[in-house]
Amino acid sequence: MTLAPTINKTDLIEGMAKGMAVLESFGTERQRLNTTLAAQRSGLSRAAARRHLLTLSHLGYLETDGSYFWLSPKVLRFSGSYLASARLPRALQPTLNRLAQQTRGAFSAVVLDGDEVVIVANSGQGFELAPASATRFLAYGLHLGARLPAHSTSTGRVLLAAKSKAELNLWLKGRLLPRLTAHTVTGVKQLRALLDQVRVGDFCLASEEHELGVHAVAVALRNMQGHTVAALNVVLPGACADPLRTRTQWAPVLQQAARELRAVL
Amino acid sequence: MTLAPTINKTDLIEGMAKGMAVLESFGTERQRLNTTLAAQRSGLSRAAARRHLLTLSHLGYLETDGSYFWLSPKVLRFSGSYLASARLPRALQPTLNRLAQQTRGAFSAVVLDGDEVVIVANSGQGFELAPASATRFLAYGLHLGARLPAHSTSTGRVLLAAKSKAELNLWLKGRLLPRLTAHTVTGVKQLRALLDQVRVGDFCLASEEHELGVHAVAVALRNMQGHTVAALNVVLPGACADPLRTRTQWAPVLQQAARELRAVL
DNA sequence: CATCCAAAGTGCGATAAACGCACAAGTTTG
DNA sequence: CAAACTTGTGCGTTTATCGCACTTTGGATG
Repeated sequence: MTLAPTINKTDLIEGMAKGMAVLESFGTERQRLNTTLAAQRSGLSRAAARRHLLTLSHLGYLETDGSYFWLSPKVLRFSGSYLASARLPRALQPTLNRLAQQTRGAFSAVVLDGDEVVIVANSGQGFELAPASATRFLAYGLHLGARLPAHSTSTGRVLLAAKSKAELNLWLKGRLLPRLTAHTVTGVKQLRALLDQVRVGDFCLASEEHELGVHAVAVALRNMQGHTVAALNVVLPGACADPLRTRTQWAPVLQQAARELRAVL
Repeated sequence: MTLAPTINKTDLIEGMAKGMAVLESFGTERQRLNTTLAAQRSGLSRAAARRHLLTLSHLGYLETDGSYFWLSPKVLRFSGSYLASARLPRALQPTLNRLAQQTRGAFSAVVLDGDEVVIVANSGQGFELAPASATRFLAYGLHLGARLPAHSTSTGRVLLAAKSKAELNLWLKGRLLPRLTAHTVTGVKQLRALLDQVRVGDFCLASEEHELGVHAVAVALRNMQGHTVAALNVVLPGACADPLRTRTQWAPVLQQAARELRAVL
């Protein structure tokens, strides 16, 4: 439906794909690239990579000092357009803000994209935290557009649990579930069991599976047709995360928000 | 320095530029495009535009129902990478959060990009406003990556005022200063006078020049070398904006924040 | 229900663009 | 001071992209 259904290879423009590969080679980890590095990351020859880099900086998407290149704020244009046009973030934002104000928690909404979940909306970082910890919170990298592996996050599992058996098999096929902390569930069987549990309780708790000291609780966001379109979660620093309190306090808050959001999704 | 200095046209890849033009044709105003529309917006032939659109959806940047195309959340990858890597937003975020908490105002940090300012960081939408108005605030479109015309915004003027005379002339050259509200300053002479005023007071107030009912106060963010790298502002709904209170209350808050940020910029 | 019109998909040859090689020039390292 | 490496560039070859012209689809209209 939302994916390109018929893909005649005569209709695919390779030049574009290469350009985007170059742009994507500026990932989260590596911020500044020179010609050689960009070439190996994008799989192009050094000469080709160089021409692409020059073109991108000429277009204003990259900045350069002559030998290194890095992303310019102009790339925010795309997220700006997305945020302005997509119904989803616009519909969610007011609720996220309200939740943050009322409960002083830190909320995010995410969608699934391949292996990962993408943060499409964030509550203003409200918190039970002092500003100092707020900084630390940001250090988790939970900004807009951040991507986290689906299998090890509360939201990812909620979204996976919403898939049909066939879709889930397809998703799992040949996928590695990397161990990120000592608590990460990496077995397919274990993951399936967890997803069953999610379907029963209609929420998911992930404790330090993605990052030590970070706990999260998530619920599915469904529209009036019952289709899951996103996931909503709250992130808790280690200290605040008592399993019982989670179940009794945070899950209901999230579920209530999800109920209220149904009509606008 | 940060712009491509020597641009041999043999080194520019036109295919890329076209692809980006297609991606950019999904602007803030028009969210869903079919082949024909995208063609005229990007200046390509219908056939070429179609191939680019198909390629982009195949790469996951666009979604489609077969006849219309729209941006997918995957485009957030770029802003995600920018936010994760760029020093500027990471350095500013903690201060923005603290300001929002302490003063209950709504703060943004922006940089100049061509005609426009781009929002690179936002305070959690804190406000003196009730949640209902918070929604309205968002309706102003002040999300991350949003772009506003420089000449009619407080932040834009602060950044323009930081330019040297020569740079400013270059910027003004052949530029239109569109009237956005009845209060917009559209004359070059008037604008120059305003910028002089900004240089004297080291802050800028823009009242309903960009949008009716919206007032904003901005200051420059300079680094240790005295170079202006961004602007910081607070946005006030019409009701809260009393010129005197602005000068006595908000300008000092912003200036104090700017002083504290100097060391990290 | 038939007709018509506009917008969308497609095959193909011509053309122009990108590729990568190979060499020159510059830079860091031991 | 030389070796190893990285970077910039010109050019012939390759091949990918363009846009035309045609077909097809889908939806409105009488």
